[in-house]
Amino acid sequence: MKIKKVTIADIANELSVSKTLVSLVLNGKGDSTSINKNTQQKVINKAKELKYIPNQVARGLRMGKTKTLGLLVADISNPFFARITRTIEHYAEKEGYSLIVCSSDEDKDREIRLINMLLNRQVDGIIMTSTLDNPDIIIQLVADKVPMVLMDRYFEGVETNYVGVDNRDASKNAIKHFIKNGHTNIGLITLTPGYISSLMDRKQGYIDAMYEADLTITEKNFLEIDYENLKNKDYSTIKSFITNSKPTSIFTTNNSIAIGCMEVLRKLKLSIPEDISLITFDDVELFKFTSPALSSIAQPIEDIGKQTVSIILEQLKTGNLINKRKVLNTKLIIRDS
Amino acid sequence: MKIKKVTIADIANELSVSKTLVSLVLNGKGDSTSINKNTQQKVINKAKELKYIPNQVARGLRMGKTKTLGLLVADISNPFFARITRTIEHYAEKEGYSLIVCSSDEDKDREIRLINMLLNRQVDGIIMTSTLDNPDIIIQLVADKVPMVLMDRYFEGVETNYVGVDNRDASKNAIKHFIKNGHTNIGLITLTPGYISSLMDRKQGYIDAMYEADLTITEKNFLEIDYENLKNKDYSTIKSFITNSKPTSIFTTNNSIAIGCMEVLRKLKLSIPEDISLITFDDVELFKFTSPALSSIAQPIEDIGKQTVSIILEQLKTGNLINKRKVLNTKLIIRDS
DNA sequence: ACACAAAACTAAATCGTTTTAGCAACATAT
DNA sequence: ATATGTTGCTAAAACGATTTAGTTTTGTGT
Repeated sequence: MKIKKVTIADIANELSVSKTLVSLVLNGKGDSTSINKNTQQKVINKAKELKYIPNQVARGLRMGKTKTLGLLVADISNPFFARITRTIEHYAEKEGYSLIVCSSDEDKDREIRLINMLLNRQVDGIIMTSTLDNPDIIIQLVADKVPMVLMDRYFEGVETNYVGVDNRDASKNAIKHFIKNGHTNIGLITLTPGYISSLMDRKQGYIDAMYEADLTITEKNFLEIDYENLKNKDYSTIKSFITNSKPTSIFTTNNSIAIGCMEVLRKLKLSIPEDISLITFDDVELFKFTSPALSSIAQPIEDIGKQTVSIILEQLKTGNLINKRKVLNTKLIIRDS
Repeated sequence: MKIKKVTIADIANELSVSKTLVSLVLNGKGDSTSINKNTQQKVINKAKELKYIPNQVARGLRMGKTKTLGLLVADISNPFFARITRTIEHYAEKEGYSLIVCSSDEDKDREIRLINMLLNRQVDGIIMTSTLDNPDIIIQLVADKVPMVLMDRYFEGVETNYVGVDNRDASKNAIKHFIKNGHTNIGLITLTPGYISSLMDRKQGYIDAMYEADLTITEKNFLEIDYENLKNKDYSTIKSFITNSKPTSIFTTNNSIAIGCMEVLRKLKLSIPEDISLITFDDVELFKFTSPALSSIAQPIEDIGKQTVSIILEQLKTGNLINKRKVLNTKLIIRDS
C-alpha cells in the first residue's frame, strides 16, 4: 500500500558505508571532514539513483528546527492578507522557509487554538495579526522566546516585534480631506472587536481630525459591525446607521466594510459621492474600477511583508529575540468617491 | 537562550511513572489499556501544570504522518485561489490537518521545487493547481501512491483525482451570449502557457460556440499574454491586440486578465459595453461594483474546496488511492458589460 | 493456599536524521 | 624509531514521541 521510502540507511547499505558518511556527504560536509572525493561522488550518484528524498521531519526532530514559519492572519481570503501572504512567502522561501498558513477569523478562541497548533508543529517562528483582547498568550510567547512578529496589530506594553503602518495619522489625513471638502457629519464604520490596535488607531485618527476641526462627535457618528455579520453579508446595521445618522461622508476602517457599505448605498439608491462620500482603509486593485472609483488608504503591502520576514529571520539567525517596531507609510489615494 | 521544552519524559520523571504510561494517557488510551483513573488524572494535571506541548514533529516521525497537507496554487494573492484556500483550510482543519501553502507563480521549475519541498516535509497529501506542461512528475506521484487532488487543472490521461468545473461548456455559453447579442468579432484573451487544461478548455469552448454559429475564427481573434507581463502589469500586448483586431467583444479567461483589459480600455478611452463588451471567467466580489458591473462566470468556490478536501481525506482514511473526477457547475452572471 | 485472569504498569525498539567522539592507517618530521 | 598530523571512515547517542511485548501486582474463585 504505502511505498517504502528511501532513507539514508538504504544508501549506506548499498554502498557498504556508514550512515554518518552518507549524511555528511549529502549535507556538503564531505570536504571539511576529509571524505574521499570518489566516495562522495558515489554517494551522490546513489542518492540520485534511488531517488532519495531527505526526511525533513526526522531532520527537524534532530536539529530542533523545522524551517517552517507559522503565518496566522485574520482571513486569508481578504485580498489584503492574501497579498501580504504572497510577499511573505516570497521572502521566506529565499531562506528556505515554508509557511503554515491559517486564518483566525477574528475569533479569539480559534486564534489560541491555532497558536497552539503552530507550537505543536514546532514552527521556528510565528508571524501574526492577532485578534486577541488579552495579550497574555503573546506575553507568554515572548517569555518562552518564541521568535515572533506582530503584523498590522500590536499590543500596548508588549515587548515584541511589530510591523505596520501609522494608522492614526493615515486616518486623520483621510478625515481631514473630508473636512476640507466641507463635510461635518462624517460617519465611521469599523469592526466590533474594539480592541484591535489598528482599528482603534484608525478610530483615534478620526477623532483627532474631528477634534482639531472643532467638530462635534457623538455616538451617532460611529458604527461597529460584527465580523460575523460582515462575513455573512448581513449589512442591516450599516443600513440603519446610514438611514438614522444620515452622514454626508463615511470612513470605513477596512476593505470588507467598504464593500458592505457600497452594497447598502446601492440598495438605498444613494449615490457616491453626490449623496455620500466614501473613503476606506486598504486599497484593493479593483477600487480603481468601481463606480465611482473608491478613494482609499493604501498600505505598502510589499514592504510590510519584506520587513516582517527580515525581522523574523534576524531572530532566527542570531538566536536572540529582538524588539523592533517598523511603522511604514501609507498613501492616501483620492479618486472619485 | 532557547527555553528547554517540556517533554513526555519530564512528566514521567516528575510522577515516577514510565513514558509509556504518560503517552498512553495523553492519547486517551488510558482506559483501554486499563490504567488507573487516579494515575490518569495525575498525568493530565501534571501535563497542564508543566504546560506540556506535544511535539508534532516527533509524533510525525514515529507515526509516519504529519497531519499536514500541501496546497500548491498558482498564486495565493489571486482572490480566486485565496478564497479556495480559505475553504480548504476550513474543511481540512475539521479533521486536524494544517496547510503548507505555496504559490507556483505559473513557473514550472518552481512548481517542481515546491512539490519536492512538500515531499521533503512529509505532507500527508498534496492539493494542487499544476502549471506543468509535462505531467511526468504527477505520474510519478501517483506511482508513489502520494494522496493527491488536482484542482482546477487536470492532465489528460493521468489517473488521479480532479476537482474543477466544466470550463469548456461555461465558456461556450458565455460566447453564445455574445453571439446572441449580435457580436461576430469576439476576441479571446488568455494566458501564454498554452497547456493549462482549464485555460485550454476555455479556449475550446470559445471555438465550439463560434463554430456552431458559423463564425470565422482567425489568429486575430486570439491573444495570449505572458503571466510575467500580467504580473508586472505590462499590458502592452493587450493594447495592441485591441487596437489591431478591433473586437466588439472580449472574453478573458481569468480575473487578472479582465482587470488588465479594463485598464487598457480605460486608457484607450473605450467604454464598456458601448464600444466593447466584456465577459470574464472567475467572479470577484467587486465586479458587482465596477463600472460597468462586469459579467462573469462564477465558479462554486466553496464547493470546489469542500470536494477537494473530502477526496483527499477519503484517501488518507482508507489508505487507498482513489480516482475521482468532480466536475462542478458554473454560473454565468450577466451584468452590464 | 493456589491457579488464573484482569488490572496496572514498563523496558526497549522504532521512526530517519545529525553529530560527537573516536578508531585505523598512513605520511611526515624529528 | 617515535611522535604528530592528516585522511578516511564509523559506532552510537540523541531528538521526542508511539507501540510491542512484556512483567508485576491485585483480585477472585475454589
